[in-house]
Amino acid sequence: MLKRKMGKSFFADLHDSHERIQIYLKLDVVGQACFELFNSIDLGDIVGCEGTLFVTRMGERTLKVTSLELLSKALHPLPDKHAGLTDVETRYRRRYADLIVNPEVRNVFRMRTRIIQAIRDFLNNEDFLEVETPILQPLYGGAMARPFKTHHNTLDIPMYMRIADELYLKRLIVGGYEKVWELCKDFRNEGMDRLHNPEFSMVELYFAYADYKDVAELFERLLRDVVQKVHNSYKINYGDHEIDFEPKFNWVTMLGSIQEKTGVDFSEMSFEEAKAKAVSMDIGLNEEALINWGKVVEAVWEAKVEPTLVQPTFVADFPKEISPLAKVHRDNDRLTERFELFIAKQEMGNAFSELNDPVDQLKRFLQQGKAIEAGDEEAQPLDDDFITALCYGMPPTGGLGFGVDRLVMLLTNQHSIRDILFFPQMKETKEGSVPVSKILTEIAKED
RNA sequence: GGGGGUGUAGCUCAGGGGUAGAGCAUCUGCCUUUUAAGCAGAGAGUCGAUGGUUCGAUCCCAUCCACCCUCACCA
Repeated sequence: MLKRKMGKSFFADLHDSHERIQIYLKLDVVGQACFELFNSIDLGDIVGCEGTLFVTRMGERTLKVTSLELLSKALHPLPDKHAGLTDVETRYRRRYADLIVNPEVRNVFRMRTRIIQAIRDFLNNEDFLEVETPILQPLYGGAMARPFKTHHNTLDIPMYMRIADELYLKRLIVGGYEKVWELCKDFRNEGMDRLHNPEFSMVELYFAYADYKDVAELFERLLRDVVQKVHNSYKINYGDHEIDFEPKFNWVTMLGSIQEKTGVDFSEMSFEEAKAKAVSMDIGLNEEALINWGKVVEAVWEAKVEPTLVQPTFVADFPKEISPLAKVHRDNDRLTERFELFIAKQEMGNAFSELNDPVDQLKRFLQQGKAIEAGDEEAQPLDDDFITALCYGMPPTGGLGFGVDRLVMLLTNQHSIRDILFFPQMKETKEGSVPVSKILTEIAKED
């Protein structure tokens, strides 16, 4: 509501969630009572009005109001009508005010919904079954992360908010569904920054009788389809980059891409040789973290290759040591059948040919158990029922997980996760009750 | 956790050791086709918090809090 008073008449701009229209209101048309009502209306009030359309002297289509009704009163003054609301803390803490004032923010969240709908439509068309699995779990697993812990009163047991869906969706593959997926809210009790919020959204999908290359083909089609539906184009801008989803995505291997960028071939090196070579490259590595060949390869890759991956690129065949849930590569037992997709230098998804051998899986759980005893708060606890499920026989399966929030950031050109979550987690302010509640308490007393 | 930055009116911001400033918003008056309408006037603040220095602190110093950026750690 932007008012322009002209003596015994008004012009004003009226907005709804999509558009604005100008209204015109004259004293001798609407009468004294209505005129005074309108005179008392503030920016942010919600009104309903009836009238007829005309075109002003300046050529603008305008509603000449014959009757007007105040539907809802805004008690809190709105931010500046021109400068808007730019203080980021207020924008996140009072998203409603941000949304009222900043139409481009409303649009970002509309796009978020469209992106999720496009993902759902695509997977439905591919005959993937959308399922729901427990968010509140007696045991957590499927990722390396610290969980949120809570307690069930009646059962008197600890319960956890899920950190991933993986183990439940795989149980459904064991149960005979061949294509399942879930849009999952996951919860990780860890640091918060530009890319991380304690609660976030992932898509996980599992595809029986498929391997990681089949999954890559599916993922590529999915992204291309979503980008096209949301942007009406295969090209998008992200920061300084133009990303083109139309050409076939690049496919490189981790070792091959390192060799291409540095000329060094790590594939046949021992751990000691690889570490010595990596250290000699002088790329600021933390030597203490280089505890095995896989870690060395990963560190070199992150330093030399990852920052160069702007256009969509699958990076495949990760070292075994850094891929505990992936199947060993059919041609090379130092590697796994795993890829991550990189776009605009950011990881956009992670997939592998899933480990489906219960004995191997049990061994890996037991290793994790030792890590827990050693104080690793992110190691995974042994899930006996999951092992039991694998004993019933899980077909060869390709699995994929990708962060919905990261994808939304990419497709909306936003650079903080807080800009694509309506209500991002913020620290509690120490102030206690807000001043507004004090003022309203006084008003209530007067009544 | 390390480094850098920010915090002053409802909003956007300036200022500066001696009674706190602007624009917009709000309120009052004038104006019946305006477009960031105009003109005249008014009200509005714990200057993020707590200590210290000082005759005097919003300003200087210390500590703390919140937010942003960045690095580290972590998916």
